[in-house]
Amino acid sequence: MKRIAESTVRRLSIYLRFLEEFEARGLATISSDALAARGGTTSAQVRKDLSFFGSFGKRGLGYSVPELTRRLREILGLGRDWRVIIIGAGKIGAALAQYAGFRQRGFHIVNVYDSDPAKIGRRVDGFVVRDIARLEQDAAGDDIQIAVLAVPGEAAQPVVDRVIDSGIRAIMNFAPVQLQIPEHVALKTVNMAMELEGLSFALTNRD
Amino acid sequence: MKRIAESTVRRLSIYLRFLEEFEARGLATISSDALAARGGTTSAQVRKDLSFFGSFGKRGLGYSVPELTRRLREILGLGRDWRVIIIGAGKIGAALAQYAGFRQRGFHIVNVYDSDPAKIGRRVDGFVVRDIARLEQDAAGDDIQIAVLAVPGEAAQPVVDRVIDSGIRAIMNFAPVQLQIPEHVALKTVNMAMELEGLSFALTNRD
DNA sequence: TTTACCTTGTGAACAAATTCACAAGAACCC
DNA sequence: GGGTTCTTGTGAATTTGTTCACAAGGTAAA
Repeated sequence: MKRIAESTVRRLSIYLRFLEEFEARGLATISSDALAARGGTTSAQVRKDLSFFGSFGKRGLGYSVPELTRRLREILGLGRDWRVIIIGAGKIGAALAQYAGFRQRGFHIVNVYDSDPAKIGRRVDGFVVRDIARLEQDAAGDDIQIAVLAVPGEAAQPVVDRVIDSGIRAIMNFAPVQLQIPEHVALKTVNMAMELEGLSFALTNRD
Repeated sequence: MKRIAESTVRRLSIYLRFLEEFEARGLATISSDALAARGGTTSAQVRKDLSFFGSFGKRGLGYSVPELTRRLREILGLGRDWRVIIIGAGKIGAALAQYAGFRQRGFHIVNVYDSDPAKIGRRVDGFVVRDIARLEQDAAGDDIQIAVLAVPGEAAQPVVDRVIDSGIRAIMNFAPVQLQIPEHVALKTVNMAMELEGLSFALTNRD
């Protein structure tokens, strides 16, 4: 398949959210224009994004809400469950562990890990925090697809190396560092300080 | 000033992090090539990014670490303190309130708000949670530049409207919704479920 | 001072992403 | 059935972002 731009994938996620809203309201069809308006983009962009994966609409009518919803779920790989571990049982790790938005979309948290003996064995939102030393042996049997990193910056690279060694191929990183990974591994980094710097830049450099 | 791409601003943040590391190690100069290697980009990209703001290097030698650090801080608007409020005292809001990375870079959390009577008045990491009803009157006197939204999706749009009405021009949004804002307001949305969907897509659609 | 060697800064070439614009279908009405 | 209206799907045009490639400027050493 032709390489799909990251920006396209992001927009597909946005479209899917709206579609689910429309579906809940019982609407049968929606036009690219209506989808675009809600997503802050243009109708041509919506149609182009979808065209990478097929043609799902009816000319003159628009898209069937249930069908497009189903197709987008499929495209985004949401037609199945994903097994996720969280590494780091600090405040951020704990917030993620209890975040309902994950399970709703098929991301099931299986375990929470930490290296701090004071945290290991304690409960964090229903999960007993496990010793990170067990990562490799657990991962082998648990069939984990995604690891969420919520550890301090200096711990992140060693941990991510172990995560990758243990066969996990997708990582969501909340540590404020640039991780080095082989190219067959998918990585998304969320760096909150960096986002704030983007705002600071915008506030500072506007006309 | 010519419009600067968001991708450029992100990279400037990354460069700044490395520069601070180099500065701490006492290095005097650094080449665009060395900066690029750490940031996962190319030397031409580094030089192009910097060229939008001036020419800070010396041919044959590279960039002075302290000087480039200083200039990048200035460009990113980090030469001053920013006053920030957090709206939403749930798990995510609490995690953000205690996150040291913010204060380190001059982002000072002034207040934490919530609408839940059970939370108002209680302490969250040293902050007494205030009633969101007070937002407007507080904001007037407190000189707040940035609001961080950590509220449930359905509450986000009404809250952001009030935030903007009260004169705040930069918003960092953790609610999993697409916010509608006027164009003079800067907005960064961090949607963790959407990031996970990006990983799900990558795992599903690879060769 | 000359030579050898680096590394920047930047137009020009290229690549990627977005927008335009319109033919082709589909529904609906008379 | 013909005309009207709507909206998709998609090449082509445009815009935006990245990479190339090299002249210009600077250091260092002899």
